[in-house]
Amino acid sequence: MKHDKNVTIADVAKHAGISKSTVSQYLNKRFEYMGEETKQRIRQSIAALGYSPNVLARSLKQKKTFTIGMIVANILHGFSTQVIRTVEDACNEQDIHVIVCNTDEDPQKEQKYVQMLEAKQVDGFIIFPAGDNEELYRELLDKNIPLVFVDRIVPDLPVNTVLTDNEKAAAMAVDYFTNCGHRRIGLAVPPLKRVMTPRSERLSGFQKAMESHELEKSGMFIYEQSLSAMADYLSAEFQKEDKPTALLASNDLTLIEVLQFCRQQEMEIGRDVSIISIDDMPLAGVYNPAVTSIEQPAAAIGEKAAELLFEEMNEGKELSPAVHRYSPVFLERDSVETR
Amino acid sequence: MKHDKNVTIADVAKHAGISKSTVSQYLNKRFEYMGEETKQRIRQSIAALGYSPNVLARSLKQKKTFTIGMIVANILHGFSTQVIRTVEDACNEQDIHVIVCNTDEDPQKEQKYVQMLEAKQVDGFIIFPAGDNEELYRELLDKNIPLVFVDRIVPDLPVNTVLTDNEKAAAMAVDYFTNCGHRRIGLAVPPLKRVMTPRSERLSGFQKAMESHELEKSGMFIYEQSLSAMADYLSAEFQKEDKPTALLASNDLTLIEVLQFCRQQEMEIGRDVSIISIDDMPLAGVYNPAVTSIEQPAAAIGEKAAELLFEEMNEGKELSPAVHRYSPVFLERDSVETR
DNA sequence: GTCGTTTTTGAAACCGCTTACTAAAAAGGG
DNA sequence: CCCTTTTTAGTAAGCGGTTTCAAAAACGAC
Repeated sequence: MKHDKNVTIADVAKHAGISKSTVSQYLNKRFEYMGEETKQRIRQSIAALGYSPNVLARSLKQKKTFTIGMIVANILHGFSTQVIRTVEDACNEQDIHVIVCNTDEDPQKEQKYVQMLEAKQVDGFIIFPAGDNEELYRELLDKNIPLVFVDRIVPDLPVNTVLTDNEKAAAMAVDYFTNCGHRRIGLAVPPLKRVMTPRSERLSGFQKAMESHELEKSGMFIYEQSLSAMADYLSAEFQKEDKPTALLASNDLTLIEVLQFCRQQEMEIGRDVSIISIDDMPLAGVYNPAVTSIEQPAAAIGEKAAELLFEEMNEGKELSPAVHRYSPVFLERDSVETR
Repeated sequence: MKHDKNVTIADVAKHAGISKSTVSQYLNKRFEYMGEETKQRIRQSIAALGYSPNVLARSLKQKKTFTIGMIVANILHGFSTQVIRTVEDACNEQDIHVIVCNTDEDPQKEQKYVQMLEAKQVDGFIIFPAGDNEELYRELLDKNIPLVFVDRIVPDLPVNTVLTDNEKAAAMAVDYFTNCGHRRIGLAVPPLKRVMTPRSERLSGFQKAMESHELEKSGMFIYEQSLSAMADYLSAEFQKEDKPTALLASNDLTLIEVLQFCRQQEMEIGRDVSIISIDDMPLAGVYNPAVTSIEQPAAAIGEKAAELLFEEMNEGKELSPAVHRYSPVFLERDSVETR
């Protein structure tokens, strides 16, 4: 009993004894040239038939889908999820839909998704670039498709980009550690294979801050390692005599490994090693001790990204795309001990 | 310089010196009645023009959008996110897109989203029902739109539903606690205003299990409270003489509050109170001590939901919709102490 | 060479809605 | 009262594909 009784605009028109175009005018709120009685009748017919317009047909004609594509490199990061949420909220206010895709850092997947979404005629893209897809991005620009990057900078491409001030985030941590008397500070960071803006900027920010405290020669420890090997690696490194008293986890996923390392070495956080994390995790604030964290301004970033995209969608390409950085927020808690 | 040079199938046809319909046949892989040379030419023209079909137009004609709508009641639960991920993966394999919407438990929002997605002609819905929208769901059924519920049961509606075996989850916790010698056990649970399947089932599962251990009269403590007031409420309750030695957090968000409560009361987990959580959080395994958790089988649930939906989409409505329950997984860690 | 088949291709309608453009009706003015 | 204007409503041509169905071409066999 497939009762596909799809009511169309023609049905409404017939029911109201009026023409399609007039109904269409009504739907698009172009009441100017329309009698009050006509409006009335249309309203009734629509209600009577339970009509709702087919967005597909509208989009086909108008060449606008009121849908944007959002492509995220790594949805496992809480930060990504938060930005997605904010963007979705901003879009909902404008009755715009969001299709979210996760590339797992795979440029191939990214390309596939972009093409799928393009075929679906999305009106714009917000992308956390997986990297190494410059040609793909350039095509989007050539086709004049609105585009905003988030979290990562793609060099030499005139695209609005909005991200955390990562150098500042690292500097905040270093400054706090030194204020608490720490002179030997480590950074745990996942591999910097491709140019991953946040990682490399946090690293450089870390280095610069250490230099400004004149700690870069003997007080700086950089632990660059894959997440799966991080805990063991740290365990090994901390057997050495030459080790830091404070450790900065460069993101949420790294923090998990750092805490794992503390557990397996039975190190007490604070007493044996002080810790700060970039990214605030749900349980960090109630951890034992609560983990001092540097929160990324996900809401500000998401809002700005949406705003920039909407501008491009409404007013055409921005004249001069820029990089927009937002300051992280320092959440002082109990995982750093003065020495 | 809006160079909207949208290549259409007509352009390809012209370029190849052939008719639209033949190109269309080619695109749909109906090669049977098509000369090798024709195929060749089409292939070349497509490449030369960089053509890619407009999915909108196709969908309009075919009345299929290869897109499903996923409506989640509360995206703050890690469980929701995991299910979304699994569903997305399953869909990608079939080149189906997913549009995710978050209702924040608001039936109004849910209705709005369903209607938007319907207007967009999605091929099916996976819904975490916010509740109290029976009429809306019934309309979907009447229109013969494929529909699967996740996480929550809507009574009296012939719809496939897949969720965690929540009673079992609660029972697992109670059994473990009692095995460890606990005779006074509490349950922290958010308010049970509407019928929220997981909450109420976890509560009833808890009660039944307690009964089976003959602990329901004097050993059972139920702390039903909103999340924002939970920590203070527990603090107050634990001042009393009559309090449990073990506490079950009914979900991830509740666990945060429970841990918060432990911190502010400076209670040591294990020694002062044993804890189990339903839902496994990212940091739970490296918490101090690691929190014994009962993980919901999100992957199994997501896969099954997708599978059921695909069946309905391909073969029409299932003959006899059913409720599919999946067993949670007990993760024994260190937050329960024997007494 | 004619005719019957089998392959291959093309014309045209259609999906549901928008949007000029046009025609009709109503109103206004001299 | 007739001719302009102004309102209001209707016609028809797309948007970019799919799909039906008939026509053309190719191929043999007689």
